[in-house]
Amino acid sequence: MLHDLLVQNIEKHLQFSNTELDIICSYFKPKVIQKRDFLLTQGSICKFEGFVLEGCFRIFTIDKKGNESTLYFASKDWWLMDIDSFMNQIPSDLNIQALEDSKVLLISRSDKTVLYNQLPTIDKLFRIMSQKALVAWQRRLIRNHTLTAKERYLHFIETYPEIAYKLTDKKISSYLGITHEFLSKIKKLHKKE
Amino acid sequence: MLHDLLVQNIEKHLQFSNTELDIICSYFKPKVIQKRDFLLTQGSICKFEGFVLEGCFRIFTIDKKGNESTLYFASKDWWLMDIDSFMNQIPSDLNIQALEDSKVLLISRSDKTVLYNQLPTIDKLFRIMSQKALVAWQRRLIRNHTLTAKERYLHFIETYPEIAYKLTDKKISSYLGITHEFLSKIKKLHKKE
DNA sequence: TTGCATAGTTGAACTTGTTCAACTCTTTTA
DNA sequence: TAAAAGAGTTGAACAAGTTCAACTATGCAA
Repeated sequence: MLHDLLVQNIEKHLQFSNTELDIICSYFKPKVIQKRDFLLTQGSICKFEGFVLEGCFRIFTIDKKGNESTLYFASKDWWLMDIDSFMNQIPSDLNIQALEDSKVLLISRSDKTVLYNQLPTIDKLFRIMSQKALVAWQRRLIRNHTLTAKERYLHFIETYPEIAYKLTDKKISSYLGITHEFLSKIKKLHKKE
Repeated sequence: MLHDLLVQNIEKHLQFSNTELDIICSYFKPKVIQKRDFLLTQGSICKFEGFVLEGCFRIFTIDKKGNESTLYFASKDWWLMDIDSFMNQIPSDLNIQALEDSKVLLISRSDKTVLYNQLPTIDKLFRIMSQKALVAWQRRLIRNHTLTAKERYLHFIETYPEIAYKLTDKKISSYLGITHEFLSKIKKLHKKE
């Protein structure tokens, strides 16, 4: 019940027996996060990997000049973590903040190690998931290099309408890598056409 | 002998027995590529995954306006492929071109499938390699959003001096996401300081 | 060795995107 | 429910980066 969405998500990538799914799910503990609360803050070490059951999160960094840059958004059925901090156990550059009241399933780093040892096929699952994520990052870099800010904006709202409608323009602009003032001007000019 | 560098590279990520290493290596076939020749061209489907033994490659795309955008460079001890085209068996957006006479080890898609079945721990190897690659992409996106063109240039030549010295400024600029004229101006102003 | 293609430089005009400040509108909190 | 904080808009001045064109330098092939 609680783990239904997780099971569905996993089975999109790889088939498991019910026994295996039960083992996997047993390590993922539910956690409720209130709007505006943080699951991870810049400077601390990421000790979990998470899967979103309800709500929406923003994963972002604040640079020396104080500008926010959003890496990605994670709503229902998305995974979230700082993989850099989680893998290398170094202080994170990222903040993970709930944009609304949310519910996640978390697996701790130590439990993930146990799971890898207990169920070797889990490597295949995360191998496939990581490779799909690599494809997404590669495509995003190409878009960042070849599209204008306006094209990137239109691509974003067309590709992720269910996420975009929840977001303020300030947050969308920080994902696109532009200022919110400029996004406002893009939208104004776009309407006139 | 031929596979020594590959073995060393693999063992940086995960330990294998000699028997296992022999199996893995048996699927990687050497191929010599001459300067300026292509290992993959835009529009064709990527049927291999490669590891560079000698030389240097550029992985880039050409957009509708005719502008080149470089995803990355791969010299000795680097992996190279279009993971998007390889995984999804769709026409590639990328070109992989030798910048000098080069030598690679290639594993075909079908052999990789055989290898995954024959040696399940190979999933763990590629899981780890993919996760490290994800870390690199994540860091690059943050740099692209938070650093100026000049800062990105300095970061690149400091981080990859052995690659950078082989490259023309035109190729470096297409990696940084700026025009080669602008890179020329950046370098001029930088020298004066 | 000449000639041709490619790489790099520079300047001027231009476009894209930023900064700052002022203002309006909406949402949150006391 | 008032006030404060945050989100969005707009304009003007500015900075970052592009485009185009002309030129120089370098490497490569006949």
